[in-house]
Amino acid sequence: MVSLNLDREVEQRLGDHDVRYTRGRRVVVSALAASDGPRSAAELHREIGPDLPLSSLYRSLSVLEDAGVIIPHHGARTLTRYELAEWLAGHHHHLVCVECGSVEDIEIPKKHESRVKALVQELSDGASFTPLNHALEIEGRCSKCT
Amino acid sequence: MVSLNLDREVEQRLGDHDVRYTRGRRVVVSALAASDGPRSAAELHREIGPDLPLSSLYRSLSVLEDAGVIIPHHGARTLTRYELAEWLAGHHHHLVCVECGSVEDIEIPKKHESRVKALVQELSDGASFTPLNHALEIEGRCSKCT
DNA sequence: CCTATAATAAGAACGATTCTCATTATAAGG
DNA sequence: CCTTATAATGAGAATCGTTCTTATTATAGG
Repeated sequence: MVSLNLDREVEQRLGDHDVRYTRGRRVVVSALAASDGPRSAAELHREIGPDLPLSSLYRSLSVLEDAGVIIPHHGARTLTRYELAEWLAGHHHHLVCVECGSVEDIEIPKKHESRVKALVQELSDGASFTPLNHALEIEGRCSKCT
Repeated sequence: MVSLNLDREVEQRLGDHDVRYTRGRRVVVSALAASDGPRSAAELHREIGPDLPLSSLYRSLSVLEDAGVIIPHHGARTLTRYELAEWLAGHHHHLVCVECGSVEDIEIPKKHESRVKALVQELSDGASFTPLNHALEIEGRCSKCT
């Protein structure tokens, strides 16, 4: 579901942020709009070609993110965080603070969990996908950052 | 929910993988068990102290991950992937392939979505968390990698 | 047109992670 | 107990994604 007036809306939004909707930025937006999932800078660079240098591409991504046109999947991931596997820690979900980046585990009531599980199975079946695990990732502001 | 016999179970699992449960590995497992959410190498190093050098800590993480004792939150990728913000692309969830790392967007039926939304609100309330967004992240094997 | 300002792009810098390799610890057999 | 083969450690180099710096180029508005 991508708006038909995508360029119009993005241009509007960028205007509100006092930045121009230049060729490099257009090409990044259009590449992302054509994707069926999130894309990294390297992947976009491969798709777009060498006309848009990597350093410019990164710059465009950063401008577009600041303007709220694009978002980093799973937050800006310049580091990897580990946790005990679920067979040790139990099944749980996450509250991710967009402000400070902290992540807190939460468990959910069994009755809800079984609904979620069924939903996961249904969605996976529809996409020929073999689910191994799932988690509800809730992004927002934690109690400290409110 | 961390098993009371954590060390016992981890030792068993590492044994099955022909690796020893050494001091460095123990201290990493115990730090993660004491955490209320995922932790980065740097965070663990800060908590554990300088007795376990960073390079050893990274090594421990990698061994523990191979043995299935710990898992990287959101997969191991140290790269950031972007997508159009939801006000442009619509609300959706993700199928993440643990094999090739690809991520595919999926939308879910409205009736399910409203249930999920209610659940998100309920969980957030219970944790003094202000939810801004949420997504069900389903990890597994995509049709290509099955 | 001019000019002030924004955007671009090449390359340096940076930070997280991985690799290399010499040293140290350990288990298992004599 | 020793010895020895193997695993683990740790210091530092190397790598890789990303960000920063800065000189150059493009553009909107006067």
